[in-house]
Amino acid sequence: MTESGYDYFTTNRVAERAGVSIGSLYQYFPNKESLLFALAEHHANEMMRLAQHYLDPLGEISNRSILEVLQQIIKAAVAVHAVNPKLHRVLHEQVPHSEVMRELDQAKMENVLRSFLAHRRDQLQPENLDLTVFIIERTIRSLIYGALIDRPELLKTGELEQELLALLSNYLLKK
Amino acid sequence: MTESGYDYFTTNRVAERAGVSIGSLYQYFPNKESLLFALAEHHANEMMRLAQHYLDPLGEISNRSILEVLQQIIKAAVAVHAVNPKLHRVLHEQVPHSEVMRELDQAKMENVLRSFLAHRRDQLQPENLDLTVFIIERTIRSLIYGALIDRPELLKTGELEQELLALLSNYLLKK
Amino acid sequence: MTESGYDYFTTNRVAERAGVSIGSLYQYFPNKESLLFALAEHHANEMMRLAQHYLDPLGEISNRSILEVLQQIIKAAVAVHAVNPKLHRVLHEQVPHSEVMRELDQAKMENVLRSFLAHRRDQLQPENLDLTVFIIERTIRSLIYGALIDRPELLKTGELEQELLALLSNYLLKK
Amino acid sequence: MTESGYDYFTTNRVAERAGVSIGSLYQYFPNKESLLFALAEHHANEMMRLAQHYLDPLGEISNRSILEVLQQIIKAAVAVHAVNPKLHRVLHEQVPHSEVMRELDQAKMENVLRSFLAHRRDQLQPENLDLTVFIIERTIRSLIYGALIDRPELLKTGELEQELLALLSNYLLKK
DNA sequence: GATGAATGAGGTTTCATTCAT
DNA sequence: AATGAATGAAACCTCATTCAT
Repeated sequence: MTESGYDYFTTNRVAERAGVSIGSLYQYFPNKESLLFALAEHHANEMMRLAQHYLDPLGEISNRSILEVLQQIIKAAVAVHAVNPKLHRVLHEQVPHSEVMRELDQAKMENVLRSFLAHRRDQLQPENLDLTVFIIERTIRSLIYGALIDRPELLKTGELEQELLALLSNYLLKK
Repeated sequence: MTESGYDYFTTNRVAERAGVSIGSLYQYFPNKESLLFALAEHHANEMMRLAQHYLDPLGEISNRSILEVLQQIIKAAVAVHAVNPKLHRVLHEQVPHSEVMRELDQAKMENVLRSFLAHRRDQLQPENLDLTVFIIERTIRSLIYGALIDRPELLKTGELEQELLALLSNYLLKK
Repeated sequence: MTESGYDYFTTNRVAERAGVSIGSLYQYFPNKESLLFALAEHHANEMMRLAQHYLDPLGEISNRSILEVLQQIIKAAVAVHAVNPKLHRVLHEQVPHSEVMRELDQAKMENVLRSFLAHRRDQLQPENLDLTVFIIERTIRSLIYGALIDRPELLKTGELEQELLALLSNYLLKK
Repeated sequence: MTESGYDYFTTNRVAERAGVSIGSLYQYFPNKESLLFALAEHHANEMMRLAQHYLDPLGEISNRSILEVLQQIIKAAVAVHAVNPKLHRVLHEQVPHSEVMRELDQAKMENVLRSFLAHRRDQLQPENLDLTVFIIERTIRSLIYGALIDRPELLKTGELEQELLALLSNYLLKK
């Protein structure tokens, strides 16, 4: 267990990479955990900031179709995963998952989704909004992240976005 | 980095838990990585053995409907994730994702899926079989694993299985 | 080595407590040792200033009995240990004993004692003045300091002073 | 604060001096504090073992005079302080005093003293046995330790022992 | 083979000290 | 002069790995 990127994330290396001394790092963060959390939080905020960029135009009371909304959300999710993929990966593989990451990109994205879907409840096939939000968020995120790691070409060609739209719209919309 | 229960996965503790000496462990595995890999492989095999149990009855050239097949696959995936959830989680957090895990549960399940779907290509809406397999496998796995960690009640009530079937069948089947 | 309250004695904390910047501290003291020494010296002077208050009335050539003198010295020693007990303790635990502290409260008190006793040599039972001074000073100091730390009630009730007087007068005076 | 013997007591140096690796040290002691405590305890036990050697002959119900007893106790205390003076000093200056050392040589010696004196209460001038024990123990210990550090010649010539006996017997015995 | 005490590189963290502002 | 952020040597401690028994 020596190598690549995982145990590589040491406080001394973070400090060096950041161009500060290890002492300075500890002036801002009381310990490694808090440093990791701060990085994760910052990264999540960056992602959300970008997401807003894609989602704002939709407006909350807009009369866009669910299809349009979905498409935009997927586009946002793809864009968001391009923010800092290396950091994203390290955070997802270093930070005890549920405890920290859940609070961050997951929860935030779920909130956005929930409020979008709540307004269009009558057009939705699934009845349990909470469950639906969980499924959508998780599916989008895992497919995009998985593609990023294992099938990057699917993102470049736009194929994944297309299929995600098909997958989720068929599920969400009443026939 | 406190422990959060998972940094507890040290070679000495693995040996003790396994009831052998640390020295014996190193007689079988040259280093921690290989030990982890072997554990992962064994676990993946356990999962596949159980999966076969669910999938064998379908037969390869059977004339079951895709819906039936999907339902059975989902059932298999849920069962399979109950094999040793704690170990499963530890492995997912310890083993560098793409490099090892892909070789294991992912790849195996993908193969099973591919051969099932290949025989029913004409009934499928999506055209790119490879992409479809990726999407199905990933979606099933991430939703079940995610529920296991964050929403275990969804598994107990069977809700998740139901929704997964809805999600994937609507996507897969021609209208 | 947890803190136990006394490893808390860091230069930065001293500066903060003193209301100056750490930079300013280092303008006056070249290093921690010299700072500690200065603190110890100041503290010792404070103690001596107070001691003089008790001892001056005795006068050097006064014709007070040794008993009176002893009593006053003990009173002075008790008062002196109330000056800043916390600082006193910290200094005793931080400053290498023999090298610094000897120069301070010990030596000064010994000088005072020596000159008092020298004038009454003929009334003293012990013959070696130097040794006597060592014993008296050390006994007074260690019993008062020890009581301060471990048996503060002995100081409040005045019991310790009484016993110290008995202990030392029986030793010093000819029968 | 760089130098001599105080901050010198690091875990790595202890390990090196003990001829073991730092890892081995931590196999036996969970942290530095416990190591220090164990050293202190061992040292205190060594001292007590030697003390018993001097005190056993007295017997508990013996009819030795208090003078004889005192003399023997002082002799024991002097011998005891020769056990490992360097270690003794480090322990006294490193270990948060009251918390650890008190439990050790102090308490043990106090117990021995108390039981000796309790049997001869009617011959004692002081009335408060507890206070007397505190005074005797502390006086013996501080004078011997102080001489060891600052006036070693007093120990070699036996002068200190003599004066201690005079000091304490005059105090203890009824006239 | 099996054992587990021993190893030590390297990780996290502290704190005396410096120096640009 | 005064400030306090920055520095980094060095402390404590962990854990994958070795090797004498």
